[in-house]
Amino acid sequence: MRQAADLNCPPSIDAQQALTRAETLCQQRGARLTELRRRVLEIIWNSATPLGAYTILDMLRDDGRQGAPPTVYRALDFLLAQGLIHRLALLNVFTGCRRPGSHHGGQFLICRDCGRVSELSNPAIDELLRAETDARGFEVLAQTVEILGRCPDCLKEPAHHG
Amino acid sequence: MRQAADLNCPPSIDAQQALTRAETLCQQRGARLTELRRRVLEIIWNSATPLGAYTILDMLRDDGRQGAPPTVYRALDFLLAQGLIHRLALLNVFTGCRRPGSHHGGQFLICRDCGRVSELSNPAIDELLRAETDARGFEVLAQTVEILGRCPDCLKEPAHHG
DNA sequence: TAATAAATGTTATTTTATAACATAACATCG
DNA sequence: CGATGTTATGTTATAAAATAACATTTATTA
Ligand SMILES: [Zn+2]
Ligand SMILES: [Zn+2]
Ligand SMILES: [Zn+2]
Ligand SMILES: [Zn+2]
Repeated sequence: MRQAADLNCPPSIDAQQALTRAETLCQQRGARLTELRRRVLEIIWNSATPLGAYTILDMLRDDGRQGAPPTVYRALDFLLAQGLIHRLALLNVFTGCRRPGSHHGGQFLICRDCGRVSELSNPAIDELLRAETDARGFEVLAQTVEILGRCPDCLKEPAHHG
Repeated sequence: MRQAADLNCPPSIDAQQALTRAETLCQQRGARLTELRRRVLEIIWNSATPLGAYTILDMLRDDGRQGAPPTVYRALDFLLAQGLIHRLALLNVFTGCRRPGSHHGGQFLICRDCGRVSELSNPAIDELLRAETDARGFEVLAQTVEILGRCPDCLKEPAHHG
C-alpha cells in the first residue's frame, strides 16, 4: 500500500479538531473519555489510513502501555458507541468519523491499493435507504455503505503492483 | 435466533431455480460448477438464513465428504466471482444472490434477531453511488450496502430476548 | 498417451474477536 | 473519612474467521 496526503473528500476535520470535539461531546453526554480511549482515538486519527485492532494494540505497547486485545476492543466499542469512529466491515479496520455528533451510518470509498478512505455524507442515499426500511417496517440499528476500489491517485499508477 | 418462513422481500428465486440458473450461467461462461461448488451453493440456498464458512464446512462433513476450511473458502470464492452469492461483511456470512447474472453490489436488510436477510435492488441507490464515484474518479471493484436491524416479524415480539 | 492446467486434499498458521475472571479506579453515601 | 457499588482496565485463555503452502487428484488439450 502506498501512503499519500489526502483524498479529495468532503469537508473534513483534522486530528486535533477531532479530539477536541470528542471531549466536548463526551462531556455533554456524561461519557468518560478516559486517557486510554482518548489515546486510541488519537492513534486512529494520526494515521493516514484506517487501522486494525492489533495495529492499534502494537502502538499502545510502543507507548510503554500494557495491554491485550480486550484493552483495544473495549476502547473501540466505546468510541463506536459514541459515534466517534466507524468500523469498515470489508477490511476489519477502524477510522475516525468526519462528522461526529450526528449519529449516522457510514458511507465509504476505500482504496484497495493505498488504503485511504473517503467518508461520504450523501443525504439522498440515507433518504432512499430510510424509505426502503420504512416501507418494510424494518427497524434500523446499524448501517454501512462500503465501496472498495481504486482512488484517482492510484489509478495514475501504471498498474496494480500488489 | 428465531427461524421463520419468509421476509416480505422483492421478487425472489427459490433454491431450485437458483441452482438451475447457476448451471446455465456457468455453462454460458465456460465456468465449471463442480459438484463441490454446486453443493455449497445448494447448502446456502437451502438455509433460511445466511451461513458462515464453518457452518457450511460442517454440513459438507455431514454429507460424508472430506474437507477443511480452504475447501469451503475456495468454493465460496468461485461462487462470489460468478455473482451467485454475496458475502455479508457485517456478519461474515454468505447468502444466495436473488438476481444472479447481473453482477451488482449487494443491498441487504439483515435482521439481528432472526438472521433472515432481504436483498434489495434499488437502482436509485446504485445510481447515486455511481454518481459519487464518477465525480471522484474512483474505480469501483466491489460494493456493499448493509443495514442491520430488526425485521417486522421480530418487532412484534415483546422485546429483544438476546 | 503425455503434458498442462485446474481443482481439491491436507497440514499448519495467521488474523480477528471474545469469554471469563481479577484488579484497580472512581463515585456516592453514611 | 471509610464502606459500598459501579465502571474501567488488566490478564489469561480461547473461539472464530481466513489464508499460506504444498501434495494429490482430476480434467483438458496437444
Ligand atoms: Zn461518520
Ligand atoms: Zn489509492
Ligand atoms: Zn445479488
Ligand atoms: Zn427478524
